[in-house]
Amino acid sequence: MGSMIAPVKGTRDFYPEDMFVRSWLYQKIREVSQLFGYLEFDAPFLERIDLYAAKSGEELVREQAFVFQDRGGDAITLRPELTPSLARMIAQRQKQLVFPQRWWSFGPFWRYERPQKGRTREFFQWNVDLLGADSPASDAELLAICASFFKLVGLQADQVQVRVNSRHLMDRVIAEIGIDSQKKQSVFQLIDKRDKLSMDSWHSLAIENDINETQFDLLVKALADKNLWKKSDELVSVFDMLSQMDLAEYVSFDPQVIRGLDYYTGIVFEARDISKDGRAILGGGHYGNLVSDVGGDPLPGVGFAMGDVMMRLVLEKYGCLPEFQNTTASVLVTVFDQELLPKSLQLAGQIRAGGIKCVCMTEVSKLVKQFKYADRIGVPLVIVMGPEEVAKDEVTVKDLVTRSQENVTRENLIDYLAIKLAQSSA
RNA sequence: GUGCCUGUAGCUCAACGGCAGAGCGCCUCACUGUGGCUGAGGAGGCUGAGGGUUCGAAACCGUCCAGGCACCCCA
Repeated sequence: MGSMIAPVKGTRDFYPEDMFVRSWLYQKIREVSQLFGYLEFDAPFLERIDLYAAKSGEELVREQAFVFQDRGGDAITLRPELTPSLARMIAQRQKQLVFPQRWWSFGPFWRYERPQKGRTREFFQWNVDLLGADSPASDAELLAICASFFKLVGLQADQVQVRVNSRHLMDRVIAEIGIDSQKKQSVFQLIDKRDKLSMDSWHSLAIENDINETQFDLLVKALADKNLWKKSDELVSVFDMLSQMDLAEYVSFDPQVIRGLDYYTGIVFEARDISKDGRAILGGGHYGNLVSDVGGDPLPGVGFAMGDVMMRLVLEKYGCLPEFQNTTASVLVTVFDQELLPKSLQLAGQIRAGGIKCVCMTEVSKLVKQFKYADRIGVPLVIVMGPEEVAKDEVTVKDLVTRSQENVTRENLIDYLAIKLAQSSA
């Protein structure tokens, strides 16, 4: 045990029960994405570091991306996010694509960060983007996708909420308060930190950032204003459209939502556990210009990304995860003795040919052990074929759930099993 | 990068500086053609590693390793 090589920090082993959850999540994601007419795509997991350096947070990329030199000496990184790759892919075909395009993706990403609750170094992310669209209706569509996803996996509006704000609105608020637009970034960061600090230390931080007392008071007042969104035409229509789609209960206004990304220009949003337990489940927003950095013509859009780590924690907390089955088989064929092993294998083959998932014992042991094994892995039906059955060209089928068993002729077996299984799954 | 917490049986955890234990799980048997339940037995540990203090260390001290949590950041 001591000599076992430890897994890479921040990675996860997906045991069958974990893989089951991952696959289930992927399936739900696909379902919702396709329900809204989106197309699945993917980008390389490896990219040149330059692709990310072109964007705002260069330092962060250098510090928080997995970077290495390939044999040719190029700086390669495991992708820390999808958007730059998406931008390149769109830019390459910008002249031939019909816009708006609706794309989604689910895959692995890597960030060299200190792991903690809801954050690992290797994680999966669902990305959804509506490209070439610039209207409140397109913003509302992405929010509707989030809400529909929550609904589909069984999360309720009193458990998770998508909190929405508008960068335009906040720009205006800051201007009205009389804060220089050059200080916009630092004020945004300040707003972002409101929840983590006490009012006193937040006040001190504000003063440090050259906000005067009058401005501070006005800022506090603005952030406390539940009706602030009414001053934003885009938010008003976004909320109205969500009501039309009957999904408004999942979405609410929150002036404190800012998001770190510089390229967001319109609405920004994030979803989290209503009790603010843990970090954001997903985050996204409207961008005015996705592709010009990588050589395309300006193209607006709206998108979001959801990480699997936080999502799973929330699903677990609210009991939304499906129950894991320790086997995929519906039937287990026992092996009476060494002599009958070939006949058992043949029987299992026939059952599979009939389209029924079946495991045949490969180790010969006492029936007690074989039944116990069947019970442990959760197979509902067990077949015994000993000398008595062989003589009559029958098998014994035992239902482990009802504890009853019946003798069935080989000829009728597939039909019998199919009916049995249809009954128990109903 | 900074700070705090935790490493004991397969798992979850006990043990005042004085014989390392429990529950669950596992194996065997009761049950030589039938699982769960019950009962009776049994296996399983260099207490994360390597040092120091001590008559004596799982416990105390410092080092390393691993994990967790928070800060930072969050593309």
